[in-house]
Amino acid sequence: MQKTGQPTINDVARIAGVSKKTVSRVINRSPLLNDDTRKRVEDVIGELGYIPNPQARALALRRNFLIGLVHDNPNAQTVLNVQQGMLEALQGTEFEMVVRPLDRGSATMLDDLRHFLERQRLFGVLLMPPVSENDSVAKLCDSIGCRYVRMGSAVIDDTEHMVASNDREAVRIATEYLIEQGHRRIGLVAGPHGFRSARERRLGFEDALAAAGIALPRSMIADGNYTFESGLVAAERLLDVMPRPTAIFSSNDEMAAGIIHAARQRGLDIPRDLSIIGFDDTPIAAHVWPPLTTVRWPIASMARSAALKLIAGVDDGSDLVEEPSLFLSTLIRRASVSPPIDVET
Amino acid sequence: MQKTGQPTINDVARIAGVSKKTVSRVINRSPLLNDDTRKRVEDVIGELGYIPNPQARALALRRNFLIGLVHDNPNAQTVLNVQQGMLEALQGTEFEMVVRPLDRGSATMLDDLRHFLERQRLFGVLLMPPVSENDSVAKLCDSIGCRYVRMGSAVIDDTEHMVASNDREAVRIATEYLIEQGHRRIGLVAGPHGFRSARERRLGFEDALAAAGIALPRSMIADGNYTFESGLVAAERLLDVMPRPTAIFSSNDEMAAGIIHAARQRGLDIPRDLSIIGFDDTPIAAHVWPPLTTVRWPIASMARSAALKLIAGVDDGSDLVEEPSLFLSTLIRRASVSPPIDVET
DNA sequence: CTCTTATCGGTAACCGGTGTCACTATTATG
DNA sequence: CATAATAGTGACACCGGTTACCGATAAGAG
Repeated sequence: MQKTGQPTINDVARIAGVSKKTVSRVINRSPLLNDDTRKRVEDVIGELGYIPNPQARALALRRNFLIGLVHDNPNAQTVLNVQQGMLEALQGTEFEMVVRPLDRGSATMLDDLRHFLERQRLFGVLLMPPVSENDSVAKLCDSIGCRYVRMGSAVIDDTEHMVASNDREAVRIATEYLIEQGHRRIGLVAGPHGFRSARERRLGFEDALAAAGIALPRSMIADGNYTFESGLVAAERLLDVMPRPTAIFSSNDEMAAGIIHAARQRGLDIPRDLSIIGFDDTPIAAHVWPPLTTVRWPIASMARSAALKLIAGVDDGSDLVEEPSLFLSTLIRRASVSPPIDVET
Repeated sequence: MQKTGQPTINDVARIAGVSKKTVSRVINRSPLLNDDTRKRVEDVIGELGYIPNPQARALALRRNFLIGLVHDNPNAQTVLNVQQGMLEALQGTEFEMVVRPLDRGSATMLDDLRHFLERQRLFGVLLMPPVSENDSVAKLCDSIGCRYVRMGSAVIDDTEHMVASNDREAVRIATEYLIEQGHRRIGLVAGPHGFRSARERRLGFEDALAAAGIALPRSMIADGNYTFESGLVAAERLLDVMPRPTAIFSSNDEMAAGIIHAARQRGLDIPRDLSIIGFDDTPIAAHVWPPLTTVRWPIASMARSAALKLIAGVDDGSDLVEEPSLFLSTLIRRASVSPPIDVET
């Protein structure tokens, strides 16, 4: 028994009358063990309340049990959903989650990340969008020898390193829903340049309009950066166009909330005067008035799957069930969409 | 050079022509070092790109460099603010943050936490409200020998283990503001039982009314649980009372958003027909319509301070600047408050 | 010029686990 | 019956750092 009070493997070995190695075997469920011996050792472990020291294990095994969550996503709810999904996957394993936010736009972002990865020598990292879409980040992980799984809105590379959602198709379906309702002048508030999700969602939007033979003038597209304010500003631009759009697809919920805000300031009623669809289905979507029709983005499930992918085949080797790599986003119909008043195009 | 590719202290020592110990001294900035030797070793370190293995360090030093964030707070923005504050404090140190959400209400919550702390042997943990208000959790940390700092809405124990805000006073001031505006029938949406913050905020509310000689009938108090929905339900109860309250203080922003929602469903205009004040100043407060007058809760600063308190005197011994233990919440005036229409009581 | 002392650096043990390999007892094979 | 294969266990080195202790060298004192 050490002065720290924590019993060590040596204490267990001594008291059980076996060698350290045997205790180690018991801990690691080695199959080559006499049942009597195992029982005896397990009893002593229980008696002493022995818990293996993870630091010592990490050193001996030349790897630790930390999974990093690397993110530069500005949306709190999204980040927390991902954390929750990851932790679900890590539940019951010896892995822990360490969180590393990155300063998007910072010139030293890549260096910061490299520094972090090199110092901590994590078992692996999960990359959240938008940083996950950055190929140089993936290359960095490769070069350092750090496992990683990217989460994104479209498949980028092999499924071993990727978990994706089908944003493009989901947005196409959402936009088709607007078209079915009779909308013909439909605006798009796009996501920021450089976000894969922004591109995919925009493509899905364009797919639907093209398929329906609806023209998409440049004036019906406004750029946003996924924040409430940018949605507000973008909506003001779109709503200045005459004739006004009767519906707007917003590339995320946060901006959709900003659009609602802008519409209300102009005295427009939603959905009577303007229909809106968002994306993500964060709590804000259900909380704004009227409740927002949106596309549910299964980000937590994606994170869980990504984490499982990362640690697959490590714990037992038995965990080799293939994790899904593609997740489907689905349209959630609430109250922010209705047929347009002026049905004439 | 090992097969892992990472140079070790031995490589540095060999190439620099000194012993491991000397390299160790260089890393740890021992003062008893010849400048020549130091320079030589530092050169080799730079050349090799040597980075000390944190696992080995952790083992040798008998402590690791992980700070846990233990939370069971349902508000994503609050949790993320705390994470950000913590990480600010940990920036530039060798500490990392591991996040541990707890399942509030779960019977095994305490056992889960014990299990976590015993297995991981963290350097210390930060306890976020509401779990931070649970004395048995603090006792658990004590008994395991894990350092901790509690974050809360009122001082609970010694300042060594506590960082608090002055919620009671802040709410008193906010409520006084409503009274100054002419409100006399003021409702309270309280937080959940068992939350210290809920109690403090309620006390501050009562303080203000008592000081102004305003009666507080039971019907003017509705319970909530800090969620949007509970705010909505509570508001419906309060707005059913005749005569209706002209103002409502909500114990957090999330519920205030629910109150706004409920008021709008009844066709009430805010702030003309109903003034509302929230608490927290999360982004939602600025994003709802009208922008919410609220009390800014400096949770990120508190988290930063709490983290610094936790690691104080470890890195250098020079970091012994006393961290503040009490943080002041301040009233942020936006558009959700105006004088009542019917000034007659 | 010798003796003390401060400075600097090396050796060995240790932190608490795991891998390798050798060894013994038992069982299967030729 | 000899030999080989196999199960079960232990001895020992090792992971990559740290501390304890001790020796060597150089500077200052007598």
